[in-house]
Amino acid sequence: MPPYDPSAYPPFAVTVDLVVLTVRRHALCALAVRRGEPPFQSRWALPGGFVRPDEDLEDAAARELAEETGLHAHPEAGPPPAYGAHLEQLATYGDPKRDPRMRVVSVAHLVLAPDLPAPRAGGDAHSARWAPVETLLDQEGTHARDEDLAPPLAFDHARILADGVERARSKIEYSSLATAFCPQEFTVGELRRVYEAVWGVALDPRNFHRKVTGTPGFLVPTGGTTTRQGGRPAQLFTAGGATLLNPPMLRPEV
Amino acid sequence: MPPYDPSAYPPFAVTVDLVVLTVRRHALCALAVRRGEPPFQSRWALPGGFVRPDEDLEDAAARELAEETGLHAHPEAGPPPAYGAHLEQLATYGDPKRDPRMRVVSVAHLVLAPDLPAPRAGGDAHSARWAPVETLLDQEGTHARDEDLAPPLAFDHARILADGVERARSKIEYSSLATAFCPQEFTVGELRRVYEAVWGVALDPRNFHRKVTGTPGFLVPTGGTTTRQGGRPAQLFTAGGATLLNPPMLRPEV
DNA sequence: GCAAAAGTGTTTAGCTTACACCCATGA
DNA sequence: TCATGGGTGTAAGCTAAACACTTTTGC
Repeated sequence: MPPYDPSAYPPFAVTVDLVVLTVRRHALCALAVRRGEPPFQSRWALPGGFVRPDEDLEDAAARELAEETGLHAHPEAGPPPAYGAHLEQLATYGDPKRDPRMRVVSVAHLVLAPDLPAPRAGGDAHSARWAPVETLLDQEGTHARDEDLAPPLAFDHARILADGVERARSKIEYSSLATAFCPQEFTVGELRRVYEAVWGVALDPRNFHRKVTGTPGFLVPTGGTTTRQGGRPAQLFTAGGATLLNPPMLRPEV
Repeated sequence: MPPYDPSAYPPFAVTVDLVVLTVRRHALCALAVRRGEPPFQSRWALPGGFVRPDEDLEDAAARELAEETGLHAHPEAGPPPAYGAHLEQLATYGDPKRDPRMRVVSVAHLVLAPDLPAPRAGGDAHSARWAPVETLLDQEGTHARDEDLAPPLAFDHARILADGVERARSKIEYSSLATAFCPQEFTVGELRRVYEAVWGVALDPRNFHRKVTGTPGFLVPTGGTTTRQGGRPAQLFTAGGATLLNPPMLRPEV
């Protein structure tokens, strides 16, 4: 690495952007905020902001998340069985033209959260809401029945969101991360509906039940039951300590 | 995102660091360069350098790679069957204290390359060499029989290298990336020895052969044969168009 | 001939799938 | 009683692991 000569290497701005995913009403949804100023004024975008001078990237992501949603995330390295949103680094986007104002390198992070009461429009976000990812990503706008939510997203946020969704879809195959979408106590059926919403497929409830309850460390029964889904009372579980699923959940072919 | 106020948000330096992996003499090796100046003077480090003002991150990584090795990499999105080094973004490291001189955010990239003649000490690298990853990562130095190559690596490069190695180990499971470690034409046995070196395990040659030749699109026979490994002549193959392996190669438990 | 590496065949065990069937509740 | 979702049993089919065996070269 050569010595740093600021005149030869003009500075970069560094931001974090957040792909915050949850499952609401059987659909995979992402958090979007309305931009209050140019560029892309009044368009929807991913939440995010500048990294502070003495702040680590993950701390910046957690801070922005708390400001936008009130969610307390614990990072990937944190204690696995604890309950709360999952946070991990996704990828970094640095196309010189991605922001027309200046050179901005954005370190995107992925957050998986349980269904929340309502997004809180905090900080500088003029408004925030959950929207199905297919609505936010649909180029032709044919799914945007909500006239207020027309794509495309600002900047390169559509690509960032797509990358985050793909990461979530593949990661629940071989890890226990799907439980991050569930409340602290949940049933096997609720966990199955998470997989179905994220993958957009139907799974056999009987085989799914056998599979997840048969994987050591994945689910821990609390002893309680619930009938909140109707039908026969279902056992309640919490996430176990296992983070890697072996063998993995198999995603049916499309 | 708030307006950018340079006085409130001092600029960051943005660099790319490279984890360049290859298989030499049945061992997974990484490219290391000797630092010629403080901090960490005369320690080994990963190759890398500053991103230029109008350069995309991946372009910067490809440029640094060419400067250090003469390797022409094609990025992840490139045409799959072509031959050459594989390049993909790994992760971004931004601990405020990772460089004692200033705030540096480094976007690490992973390169998988076939065995090369010899590293070329180009650009500002005083010297460059291949070293087994376990030597570079070994904290106690018990494997550093090469007295000249004592760990630890400079900065947080040990962690970056470890992350890159882990990415490579897991990615050859479910993708055809292992062929990036092979010459353009290779035998099934040579491909197997790549898996064995990267994973550090022994694989059954018979089952391996059946598995890779039975996966459609993975290997394309050239019609030629070779006896360069001794024994019965082996068919030569090139990498096929398939990038995802289904079913995956199974890594034996450790 | 012998060693070495390349391939093929076969058996067994484990896992996934598909689906028949029963269970426990609310309305 | 009936609809609804929860949960168990079981047989068929696929895959991988283990390993005996044949093939084709160099020395």
